[in-house]
Amino acid sequence: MDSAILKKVHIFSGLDEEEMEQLCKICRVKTFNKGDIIFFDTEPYLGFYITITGLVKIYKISKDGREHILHLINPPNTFAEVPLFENLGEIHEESYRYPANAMALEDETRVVLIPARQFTELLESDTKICIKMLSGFARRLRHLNHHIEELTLKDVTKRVAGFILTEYNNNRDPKSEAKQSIKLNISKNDLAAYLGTIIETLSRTFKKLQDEDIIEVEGKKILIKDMKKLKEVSK
Amino acid sequence: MDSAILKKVHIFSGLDEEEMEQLCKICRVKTFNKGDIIFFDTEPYLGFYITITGLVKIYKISKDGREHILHLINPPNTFAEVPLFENLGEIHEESYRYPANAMALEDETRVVLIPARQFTELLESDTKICIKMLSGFARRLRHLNHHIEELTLKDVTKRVAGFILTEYNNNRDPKSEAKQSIKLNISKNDLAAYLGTIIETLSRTFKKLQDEDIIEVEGKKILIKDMKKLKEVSK
DNA sequence: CGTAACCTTGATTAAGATCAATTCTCGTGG
DNA sequence: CCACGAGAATTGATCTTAATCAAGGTTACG
Repeated sequence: MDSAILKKVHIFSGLDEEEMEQLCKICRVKTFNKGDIIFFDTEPYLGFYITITGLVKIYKISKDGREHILHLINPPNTFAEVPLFENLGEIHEESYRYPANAMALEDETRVVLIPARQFTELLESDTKICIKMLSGFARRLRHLNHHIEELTLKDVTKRVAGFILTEYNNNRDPKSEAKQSIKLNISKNDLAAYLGTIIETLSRTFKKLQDEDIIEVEGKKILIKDMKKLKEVSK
Repeated sequence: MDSAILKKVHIFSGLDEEEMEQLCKICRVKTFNKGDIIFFDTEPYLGFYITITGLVKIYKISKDGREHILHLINPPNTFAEVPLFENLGEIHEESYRYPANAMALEDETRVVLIPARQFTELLESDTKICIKMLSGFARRLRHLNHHIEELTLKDVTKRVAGFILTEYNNNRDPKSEAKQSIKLNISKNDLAAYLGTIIETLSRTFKKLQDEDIIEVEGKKILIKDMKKLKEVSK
């Protein structure tokens, strides 16, 4: 596979040509379509993944079928690294499972699988990669902390407002520079599952915020009409 | 300070005498009483901590005063390492904040502060510590995943049952070997804040499980009367 | 023993989930 | 180009869980 892609991935950015080539040799590219399962949390652990294109959701399902999305992974980013570092030194690798389910949310979602065993060797020889991984984990931990804080200490309205603001700050819609708007890249069903609610409640919340002239929802586009109020409502 | 204590801490277990001495020189021991604040999430980041004795809660507070506990840290364990690895390479250390609040839950809670700057240097020279930290982060991530799963996909009864089972598996009460029981080391208020509910609801849930002859609650001691049912209820 | 912190119990309320019925949107094939 | 159908989204009515409010009881500890 092409090493140029891997170089864009944060944790590999410090590798030299030699290491890069080595890495390319062991990893495998896979392509998925919208709705395809990348792995279930019941499957034995093979290694971790890097997204190249598309979008991946990491999620859990309750016994009665409700779903909660833990992460939405945009390229180029890694996921499912956690089991790499659990029970280090033990040999019962076969018993490791993926920590959650992963599904492609867009057609042509391309991911790279980095096999656990080979990667661990590389890791031990390179402090730089370790520190980059630590930094990735730190970001992940910060995100989960924030996620829990939102879920436990804020109501649905606050969470929706907070989501819009975060999206706005991260990926300002480039097609409408001047306008304060965001473009949803997931279905409202998935958004609800990410915000810890259901689609009906999400729909009602959007409507409420619209009635209060804070936002305007047109399909997948959300226009922020009153930034100050939106920030106020999210607190 | 005594290096024997630090050796018991997982991430330091691989250090040699020299490194250990170096570490002891830079770190500071602090003792707290029950209810004392170790840090607020508004404070500038100084470094991370290790618990030696006692118990520490890591928590967040909502605008209207509700509290949610993210972690309960038993010795010997680290906490507040996340900011160490964020924005690596940037120099604006003064602007880092702690990710949450930390409070001692017992008298004579002793912790060691490892200053960020000096520790980072040690880290870069030692792959083993890096990997140990990665493993610690992995455990933390797994815990937060599980925590979110519980909070979003299970009702209070399931969460309470799950908590009892986890406690039973981790710290089987040594004073009553034969009996299937656990001893709470936190107040019911704190337990409620950890399980994402309030003390009244927790009290009612305990009563319900008691009425169903699944458990028996005597103050801080919880006796498991029907393990099979308890497991069933937790799912 | 007295007081404060902790816990339990009951009555009421509110947020959001569930159930059910439309409506909207968009891709596909006639 | 239009009609069709399926999936996505909206809306309304109702129900459930757990939070809130309020009062009283228990425990621990000086």
